[in-house]
Amino acid sequence: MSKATINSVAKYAGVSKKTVSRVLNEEPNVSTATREKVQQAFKDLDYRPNPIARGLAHNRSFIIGCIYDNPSKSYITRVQTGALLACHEKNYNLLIHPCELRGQALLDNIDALIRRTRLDGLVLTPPFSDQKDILEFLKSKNIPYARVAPGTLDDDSISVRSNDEQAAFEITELLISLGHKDIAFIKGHPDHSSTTLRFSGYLKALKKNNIEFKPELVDEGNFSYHSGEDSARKIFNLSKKPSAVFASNDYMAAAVLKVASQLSLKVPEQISIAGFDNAPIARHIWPGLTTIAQPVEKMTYTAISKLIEQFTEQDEKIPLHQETLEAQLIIRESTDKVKS
Amino acid sequence: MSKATINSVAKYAGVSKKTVSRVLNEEPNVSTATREKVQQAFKDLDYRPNPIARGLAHNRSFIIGCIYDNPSKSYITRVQTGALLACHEKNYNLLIHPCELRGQALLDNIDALIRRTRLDGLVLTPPFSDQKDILEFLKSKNIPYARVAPGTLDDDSISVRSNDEQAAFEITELLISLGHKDIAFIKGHPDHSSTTLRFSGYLKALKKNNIEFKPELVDEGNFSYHSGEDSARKIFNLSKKPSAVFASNDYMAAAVLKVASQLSLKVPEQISIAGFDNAPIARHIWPGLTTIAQPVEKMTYTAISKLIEQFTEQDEKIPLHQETLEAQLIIRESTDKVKS
DNA sequence: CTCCATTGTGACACCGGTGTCATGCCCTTT
DNA sequence: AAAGGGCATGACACCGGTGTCACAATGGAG
Repeated sequence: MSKATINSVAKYAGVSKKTVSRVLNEEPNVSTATREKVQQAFKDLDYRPNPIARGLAHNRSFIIGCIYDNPSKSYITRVQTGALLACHEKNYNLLIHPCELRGQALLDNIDALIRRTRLDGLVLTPPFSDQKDILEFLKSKNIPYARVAPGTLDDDSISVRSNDEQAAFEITELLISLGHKDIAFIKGHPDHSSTTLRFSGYLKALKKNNIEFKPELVDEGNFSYHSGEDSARKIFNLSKKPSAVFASNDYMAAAVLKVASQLSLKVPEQISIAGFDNAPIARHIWPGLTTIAQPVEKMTYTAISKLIEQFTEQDEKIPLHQETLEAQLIIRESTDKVKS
Repeated sequence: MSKATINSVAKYAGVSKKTVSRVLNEEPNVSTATREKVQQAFKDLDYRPNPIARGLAHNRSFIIGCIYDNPSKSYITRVQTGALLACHEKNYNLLIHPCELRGQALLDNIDALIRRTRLDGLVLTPPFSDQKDILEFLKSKNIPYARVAPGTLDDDSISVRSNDEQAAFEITELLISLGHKDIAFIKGHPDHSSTTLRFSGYLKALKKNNIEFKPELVDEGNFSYHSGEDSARKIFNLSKKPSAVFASNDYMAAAVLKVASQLSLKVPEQISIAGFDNAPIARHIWPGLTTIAQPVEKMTYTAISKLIEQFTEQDEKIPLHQETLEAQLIIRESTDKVKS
C-alpha cells in the first residue's frame, strides 16, 4: 500500500511540496533542520517518488533502449547484463528491442519504438552500430545514442569496442607459431564490421610471418552454425586440406568441429580449429575451442554509462567518448602443433 | 521534432482537448464529423500520445516486468521473444529482470523493482514460478502476476505450462522401445519444479513397462553443463554401465556426450543419450541430441496476454486462467537401438 | 542603523494526458 | 406545449512531480 505521495509527505513534515522536492533532489538552500524533518517523513511513510510523474515533469522517460540483431543468444545475454548494470546504477530502465529488419522498415520500426516509449537514449549493438542510415536518422531526430563494438570510430558519438583486428592477429599468430602454414579462414556476416576486422587481422598475421595468402582457403560464412557447416565441407573437400581452420566465431568453429568428426578427422591431431567470442559452446564441445574472449558486458556497461552521463551533465567538457577495451586469447584443446 | 501535444491537436482541429482524448480512446459519443476532423489533425501534425502522461493520469506504467534466473541463454531469449510479442501487441513495454537472489533479499529486490518502475504486472519464469514466498508477496502488494511453466496449478493465478511429466514419460518410452533397460537419469536443479516432473515421467515410464528402477542409475545435477560432466563421470564409472542416459536438459546431455567421447564410448552405438529443451546446443553437437521441444515463446506470450487482458477488462467473467500447451519429441542421432 | 545580498520557503503554473460534471441541443413522449 | 431522455461537447480539476518567482528572514558591509 505504498500510497505516499509528495503531498502526503509535505503534509506530514509540515512543509510545502516544493521543499520536499528540494530534499529529494538534493538541491541546495534547504536548512538542515528541514532536511532532516523531511527525510524522517520519507522513512516514516516509506515514500518513493513516482518516476512517471517525474518523467512527465522533465519530459524524460528514464528509459534506455537497446537494439540488437544477433544470432548468438549468449552475446545478447551478455549485452543485457552489462546494460542492466549501467541502467540500474543510474536509475534508468532498459528496454530491449530485438530487430531483424533492414533499410527503411528498420528506421520506421525504430521510429515507432522511440515514439511509443519516448526513450531518452539508445544503445546500438552490432550490426547496427555501423549502419550509417541509423546513425543519421538518430541524429536527425536528436536522439542520443552510443555504439557498442563499432567497426570504425569515424563518428564523434560514444563508442566502446574491443580490438577485433588485433585479437584475430594474435590467434592467427598462435596457429602460425604451432607450425601451421595452411590456415583456412571462415568469414562472418558481411553486415558486421567485425567480419572485415577479423579477416584483416588474419591477413596481417600471414603477411608479417611471410606466409602466402591462398584465396581458396577463405570461405564466406554468416556467423551461423549452419553456414559454418557449409564452409567446413567446402574446405575439407579441397585437394590440399589446410592443417588449421580459423572461423570468425565460435558457432561456425563448432560446426567445423562437427564436420571434422563426421569425416573422422581428429581434432587437434589432424586439424586445429580456432573460433572467436568465447561463447558457451566453446567449452561445451569436445575438444574445447581456442578462441577470443571479449569484454562484452563491460563494453555495453561503459557505453551506457557514458551515454547517461552525457545527457545528465550539461557541462560541455566533451571528453573523448571513445574507448577500446582489451580482448583475451583463450587457448583450449582444439589447437595443437602441426604434425607432419 | 514531433512536438504535437493534445493541446496543439485540439487547437488545430478546433475542439477541446477532452474531445481529442475521446477520439484517441475510441470513446463513444463523438460525432462522425468531429472524429474525422480530429483524426485528420492526428495525421497532419503527426501526433502520438505521450505514454508517460497517460500513465500518470491512469496511475499506470504500461510496463510488464519479467523475472528470471535461468542458466540457459536460449531459454531466456525465447522467453523474451514471446514476452515482447505480447507486450507490443497490447502497447506495453517489457522490463527484464534477471535475478540470482533467494529468500528475503529476493523479495527486497523485487520490491525495489516494483517501486522503482511502478510496473503493472509481473511474469514469473522458472524457478520463480513456484516460489510460494514470491507469490504471497505479490498478492500482499496487490501486484498482478502470471506464471510460466509452474510445477503445480494449486494457485488461482494465471499459469501457462507445458506437460513436462508427459514429455519425460514419452522420451523414456522411446528409449525403452529401442530396447534400453538400464537407463540412467540425471536430475536438474532442485529449485525447479521441472526437476521433479521430469523425474516422475521417467519413473512412470519404467513402471508402465515393468522395468526395475535402479537408484544407482540416478544422479543429481543442477541443469548446468558442468554438473552434467560430473554426473556422467559417475555414471560411466559404474561397474554395470547403462546403455542409455536421459539428462533433464540439453546442457547436461551435451556434457554426457563430451564425457562419453573422452572415454571413447561411441554415441549412439554404445550409449544412447537424450536431453530436454531442444536448446541450440542439441543440434550444434555431433551427434545431434534427441530431446523435447517446449513452446517457450508461446507459453510466455500466452501468459502475458492473459495478464494484460485481466487488468484491462473489469468484467469479472474469470475464465480459467490456466493452460497446458503441447511439447514435442524430437528424435536426432544420439539415440538408437541397443546393441547386444 | 541602513542597505543589499544571500538563504530558506512556499504559492502557483505547468508537463500531457484523463475523469467528472454541467451544459445545450435535438428528438420523443404525454 | 411542456417534460424528459440521450447525445455531443467543453470547462475544470487532477495525477505527482518540477520550474519560476516572490517574499520574508538573516547577516555582513558601509
